Amino acid sequence: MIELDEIDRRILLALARDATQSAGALGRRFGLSQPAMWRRIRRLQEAGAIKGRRLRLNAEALGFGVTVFLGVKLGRKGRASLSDFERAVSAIPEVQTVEHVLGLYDFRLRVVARDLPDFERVLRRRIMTLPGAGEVEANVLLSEERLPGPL
Amino acid sequence: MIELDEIDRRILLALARDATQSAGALGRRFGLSQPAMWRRIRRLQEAGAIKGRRLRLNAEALGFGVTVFLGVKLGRKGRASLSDFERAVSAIPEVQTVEHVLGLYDFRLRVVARDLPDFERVLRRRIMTLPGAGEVEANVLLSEERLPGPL
DNA sequence: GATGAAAACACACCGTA
DNA sequence: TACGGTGTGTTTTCATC
Repeated sequence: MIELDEIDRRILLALARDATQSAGALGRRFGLSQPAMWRRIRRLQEAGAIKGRRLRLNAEALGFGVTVFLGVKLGRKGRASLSDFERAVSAIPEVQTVEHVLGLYDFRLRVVARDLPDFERVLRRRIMTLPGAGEVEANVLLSEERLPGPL
Repeated sequence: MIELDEIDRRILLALARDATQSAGALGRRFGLSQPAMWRRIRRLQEAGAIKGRRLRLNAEALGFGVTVFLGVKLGRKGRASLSDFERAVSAIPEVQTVEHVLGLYDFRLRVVARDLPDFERVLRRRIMTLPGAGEVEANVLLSEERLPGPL
């Protein structure tokens, strides 16, 4: 586990919100020089605190107006098929996230589609036919808010 | 809705995976000059295809080893208190994502905690006491895979 | 697509505690 | 040893042609 001081925490929170901020700009905000800030960021990367930098796409603007969360329970107790299911579901283009979870369901999927008819197609022809798929529960996304998190 | 050509799609997919790639490097991969690539990226941003660039933090390395998905159903006449609930839940530091959904639950929350005792504290003292909170269902995250998505 | 100025990055070296 | 500052070459960004 990585030890962080107060400045590290502020850096991570600031960059988690907007990773376009330059080391120089961040340094000015926190009273550090550009190289000092840059070294801190590099140290955090090397320590593994940072997994990567990603573009967040606007799915709606790109024609994917429907996002659905699916809870999937696998059929039989033979959980040798866990990996098979995971591999098969990961190959479906419309699936954005595959979460293996413990609880009422075995997997949680985030699925996008152009519209509801398109989602029905994905559900019936791709998801329901997966090896081992049993019960499926669906929640349609209305709105979403991502927060900075603890730290 | 934004129209994309094949190169735009490849740019977005590449940057969604790793936003550290420079316009020059992407241009070389796709056979475009650095300024041409840079202009495409800017055009995609201005068109709204890109919501932003974010750092992905390694919650586990930062001491948050437990991630739990909660499905929350509001109490019977809780519909007037949707906003109240949303505001209150967004103020809990351990809550990373608040999704307002349609279906069996009203909200889906992504919650992180240092360990299971810590999660129990969050659940009992912060979540269960929220205004309007009714049924709560939990799934503990075992592993997660984020995929590029359709396009 | 090419060129070039401005900005940001990335590193070396030095100072302090 | 650990951290920050200064100085500087390199790379990237971004505007103009």
